[in-house]
Amino acid sequence: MSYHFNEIEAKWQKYWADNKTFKASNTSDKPKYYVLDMFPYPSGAGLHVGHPLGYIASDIYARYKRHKGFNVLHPQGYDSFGLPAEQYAIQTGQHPAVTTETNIKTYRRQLDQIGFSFDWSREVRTSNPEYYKWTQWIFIQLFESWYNNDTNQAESIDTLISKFSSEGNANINADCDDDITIFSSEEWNNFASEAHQNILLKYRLTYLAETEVNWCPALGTVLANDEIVNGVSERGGHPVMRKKMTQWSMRISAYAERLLQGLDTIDWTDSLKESQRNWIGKSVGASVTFNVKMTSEMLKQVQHDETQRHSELVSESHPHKIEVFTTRPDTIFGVSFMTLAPEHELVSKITTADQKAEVEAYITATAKRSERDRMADVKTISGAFTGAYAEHPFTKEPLPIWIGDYVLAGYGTGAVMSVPCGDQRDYDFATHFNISIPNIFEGVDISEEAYGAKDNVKIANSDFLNGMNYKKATKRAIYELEQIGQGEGKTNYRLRDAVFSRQRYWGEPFPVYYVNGMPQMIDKEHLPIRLPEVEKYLPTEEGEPPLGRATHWSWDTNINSVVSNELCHSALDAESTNDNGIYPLELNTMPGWAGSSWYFFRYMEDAANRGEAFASEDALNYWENVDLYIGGSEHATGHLLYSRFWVKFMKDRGFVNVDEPFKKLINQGMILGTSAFVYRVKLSVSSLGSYQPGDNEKQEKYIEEISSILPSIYVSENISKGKSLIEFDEFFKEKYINEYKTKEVLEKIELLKKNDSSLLGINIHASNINKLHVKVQYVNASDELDLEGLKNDGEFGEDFKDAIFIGENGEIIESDNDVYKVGREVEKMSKSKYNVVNPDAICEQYGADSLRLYEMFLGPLEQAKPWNTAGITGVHGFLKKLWKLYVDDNGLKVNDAEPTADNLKTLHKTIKKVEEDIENFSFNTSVSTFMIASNEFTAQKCTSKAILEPFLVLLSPYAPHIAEELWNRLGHDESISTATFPKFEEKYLVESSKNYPISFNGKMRFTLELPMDMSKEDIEKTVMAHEKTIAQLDGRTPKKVIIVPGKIVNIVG
RNA sequence: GCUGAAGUGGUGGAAUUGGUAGACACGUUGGACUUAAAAUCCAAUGUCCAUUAGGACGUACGGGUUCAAGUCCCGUCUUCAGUACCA
Repeated sequence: MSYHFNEIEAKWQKYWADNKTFKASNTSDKPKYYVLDMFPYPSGAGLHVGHPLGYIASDIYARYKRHKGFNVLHPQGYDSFGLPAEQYAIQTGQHPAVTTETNIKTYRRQLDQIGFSFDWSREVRTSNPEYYKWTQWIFIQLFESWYNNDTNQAESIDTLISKFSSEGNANINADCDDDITIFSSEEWNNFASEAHQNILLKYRLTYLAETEVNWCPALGTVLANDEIVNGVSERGGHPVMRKKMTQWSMRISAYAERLLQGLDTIDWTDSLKESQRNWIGKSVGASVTFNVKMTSEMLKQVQHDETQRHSELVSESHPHKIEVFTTRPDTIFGVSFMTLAPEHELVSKITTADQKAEVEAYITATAKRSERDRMADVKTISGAFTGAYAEHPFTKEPLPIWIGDYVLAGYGTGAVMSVPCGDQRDYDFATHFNISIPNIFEGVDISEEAYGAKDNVKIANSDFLNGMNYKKATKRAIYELEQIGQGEGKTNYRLRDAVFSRQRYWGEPFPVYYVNGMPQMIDKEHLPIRLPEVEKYLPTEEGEPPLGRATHWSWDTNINSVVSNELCHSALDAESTNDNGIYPLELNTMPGWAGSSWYFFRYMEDAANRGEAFASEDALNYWENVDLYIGGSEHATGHLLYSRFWVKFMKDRGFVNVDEPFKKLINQGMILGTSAFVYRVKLSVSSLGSYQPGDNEKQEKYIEEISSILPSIYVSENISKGKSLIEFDEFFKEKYINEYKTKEVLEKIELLKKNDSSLLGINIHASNINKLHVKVQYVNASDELDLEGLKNDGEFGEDFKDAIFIGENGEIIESDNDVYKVGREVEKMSKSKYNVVNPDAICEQYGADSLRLYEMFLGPLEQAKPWNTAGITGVHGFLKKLWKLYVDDNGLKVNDAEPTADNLKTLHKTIKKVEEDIENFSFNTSVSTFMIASNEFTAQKCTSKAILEPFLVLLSPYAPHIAEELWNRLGHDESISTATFPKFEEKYLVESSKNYPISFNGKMRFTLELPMDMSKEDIEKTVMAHEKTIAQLDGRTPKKVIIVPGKIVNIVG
């Protein structure tokens, strides 16, 4: 009886589904364990072999934990809002909800066939209104909260309002916007409601702010950095500008310190924690204020402004100030210029008439560069002088104010004090523009480069800081700055507030409407606010987001419902004072990370009880947080940081009782694709010049005509390699062009030549070889291309139909006379590279258990690795051998034979190794261990049930279907998932002797079997007396003999 | 650029604390079985030298520490990921 994996797998998948084998319970005597995968985005391309890698690992762990007696929660769902569905909708007009539903069905079928132990009854989908209702609710809670730095947590906005009305805002220690005006309690109480709203918005944890975006005028939309290639949009190649836009932001910066501290409490890899630490980017230093020296021109402008709005009092002598943050206040006397980001608001106010043209040209040029470009490019130095000067706070010397795109507007204050002797970028800038580089380091040569180190140097040429080291000078500089009111010690974080608005359709709508431009939240009981229908998914002609196309997208506060825009107050008559209570709704939607920042809590609740809350208190208390989270490291600073932020916020407001969402986190490495390439020979027709006037034109016409009938030629990998283009052309001409396949072309030329003598000079040659991706499905394990398949491909078959293929041996392929080999290269697995391998064919051909084992066998979970199916026969062969260990032609072979010492040794060594491997997430080595064990049992002719039964339990997390089947055949009625993990016993592994490696000067020469309990002295005596030792030493006396009992012997000399 | 990883046979990888480098597989070669193929089984397989015995070299590159280095230290190179609106 042989191993019929397809039948077995279908049978057990049905059994698990019918019996709800993996349904988690919220009440149990067992300890809980929550294993979670990062949920997938259901893309149109379907699941590829990279997705299941992490899922298989977490599934092994979940199944292992069940064997170990835990109540395991192992759910799955879909991150189903996202850009690709929207792109597809724009192209095809299909509603994203429809394509998403189809994609989810495909994913589910593909996931089911791999045999995961998911509790599907708890599935979530972020695009489901019953789910995003709670995403909207959390957004409202953020809006209704402020961050109190005194209690170091978020509080209800009500506590802030009551403080305002009793004491004003002077003593409020909040994390809020910078432009706060001080008011008293009386003033607060007398402000109009609109002023109240305006002020509160500066304190809320989500607030409206002007932020810079990549605006693409041609597409009428905002682009992500990775949608921009070389400064133009990836789609269509349109220009992209930096532009300011009012958007929702999240005050994640309030949590910077707690996000940093929290890292010490969780079990994540050091590299991942380091990424987050760097992202948060805490730096301790000082903020310093520089006054701008006034010119008469500026004074006039300031006076003009003052008459326009007299509310704000400015210091008469220095209306313009530049605030900078520096980690090196000790180098304050090394400042020789200031640099502002080109977008800095002061730039337009201080630029002199002389410099105006240059500055404006520079700003325009900068607006075209992406932020990433500006950060990455340190080689080209650019900038412009504003013509204005700042004043050094101590020396009062004038410091020229420049703008330079190496300073980023969104980073810190968007301005730096430039200390060229201490910072390389400042140094390069100063050198480039001939700005002075004062040296403030004692005995340091700065003629070649800046001195960036803080240690082992004393400050010089710095007045009161002379002779001090970094630490002392920093302290003193801050003190002196405070004395003159131009600075203070400050801790800065690189972490910026997160922009939360997207100008997209396929995302959560905001539960927000606007009255006189002020945002208003919709009450919880009216949620969810569902996505409206639109006729197309593009921005409007006016550049509004796609929701601007919805005809019914206004909020009627009388009936609390979405109504037609025609009824809207502002639409009726802008001048009308007759407010009908119907207002426009927010047109932006939420970003991808909104729904994924809290989904792990939703799984905790049974689907049946999800109506009243995002999850019940009991469920939250029982499951607490995720014990093991597996996903890609590319989420290090996105999803994994935002989730931590939301969880901390929810904890502050009492909605959950954990501080961190994910206790332990493992990153799975990406599975890369092995792309396949064919080499297309580009044939060109050229002329050798003309003989008579007027020939050129004629020749061009002929060239065009001949070019159009040239065949496509593809050469095999071997032929394409290692030849220069000239050599290649020679080879090619000799072999093919003048021979047969281009015969038709040559005949045509001959014909034309007869009629026209000017054609004598026309010539065909191979001008280039292009590498083109082909679908990997047409390539076998030996890199040979299936030409028939390729030519019949539905998508690209036509391109290859009439092409000529030249094989490895240089033969034109007619049938089996030669083979075409493709070139191979490892790249990211992606649809556009045609290297996507999906698991369906593998499940079909080898089975899910083989796929699971193979994905684990590929290598360490956390490492990126290329996918290559060539090795899958190895693990499949193992499963077949394993089957034979239990079953032969007469049925079950397993009996009650007494296990031998060897049997027990193999079993227990396997238990030990597999258990250690699972605990260390080293799944690849377990697979080898199973193979070794199975080979040993086969060699031992083991049939003992006492051995083979526990061995199945060890295997079942990895290959659950075959394990269930054999377990069942051994006479069990219950699923193997209920079995207890076998217990390791040391006593079966005790060895009496050791095969010692005998090394000479560290090189192993031979081995020697010696008893384990032999003393050091006896080992030395035995080894030294050995004939091979004597031969090795060849009469020399060893200087030293090193013996590590149980390990090695090393003879030196 | 910055930040974080990785680099071992023809290929994927193993070597858990510094102690026999290449486990386990794939591939390749040879053999058995078969009319033949598939499947299965057996043997060899890091490179170079040598008939054998055996020897030399070998974990990206260049140094160092040590009786002993894939593993620790310093420097260099290459590849991959993230870099704030892809998910």
